[in-house]
Amino acid sequence: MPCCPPLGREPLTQDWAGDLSRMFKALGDPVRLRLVSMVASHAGGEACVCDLTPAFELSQPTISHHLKVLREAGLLECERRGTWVFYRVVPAALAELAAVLGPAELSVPDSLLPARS
Amino acid sequence: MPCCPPLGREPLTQDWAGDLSRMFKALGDPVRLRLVSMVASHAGGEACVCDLTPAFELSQPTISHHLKVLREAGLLECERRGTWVFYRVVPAALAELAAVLGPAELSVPDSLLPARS
DNA sequence: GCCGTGGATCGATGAGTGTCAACATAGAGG
DNA sequence: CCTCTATGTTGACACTCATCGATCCACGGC
Repeated sequence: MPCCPPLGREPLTQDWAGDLSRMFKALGDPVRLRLVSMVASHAGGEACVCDLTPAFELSQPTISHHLKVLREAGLLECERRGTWVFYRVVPAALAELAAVLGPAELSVPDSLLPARS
Repeated sequence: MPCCPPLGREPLTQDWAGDLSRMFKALGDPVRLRLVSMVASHAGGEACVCDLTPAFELSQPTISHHLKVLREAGLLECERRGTWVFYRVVPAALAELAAVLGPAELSVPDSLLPARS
């Protein structure tokens, strides 16, 4: 696994830190964090925008904007099916962040990354 | 473990998300991410500000500001010894974030949270 | 007490961000 | 084609943030 030297093993390089911080910044907003959580915990591992919007007292364009930020950070991916757009989490991205934060001994086994219940 | 329902198990409550997002936001800056990494990987688990500042092409007040943000987010703690101020990571905080991000099956054992080498 | 050094704080400024209303786009169904 | 519904995009505005120079505080040494 050449991708995930855990934080604390050695200082991050500058561009490495840049990539990671873009993902952390995307999670650094309560609305976006709840969006990721709602998508991740939704039945089937995916949720359509119309499932997410009513949970917030925000306009639909604002939710759409937050979803775009998460998408561009690589944390979420979307697929259009008919009229609706379904969002899924990108498990590898979450796992990468978790691996960086977590102690080295607990790095996520690759066998678990793609499989998601 | 009342503190760490992993993201993906159930949607985050609003204030829970607020707390977590404050920590993620603190990591959402390349300078702060590198600061945490440098402190975490420094010999003895702590680093003095004079060890950190020269690694960046930023003024000393700016570094001090970033350290304050990390401190107020609960990710770093500091202690004054003589003339110098030493910073350490708060392992429980990093572990909490890692546990939230990681798949449920891999949640960090509590036995590892407080103990950090 | 008086400096000198390591850090923190203050005030200002330019860049970035969250939010909305208004508009644009994409399928579905007539 | 036309219209309706579900989403994305744009432009604008207020608010936050990263950064700096100047200043202030805490220690240690004289």
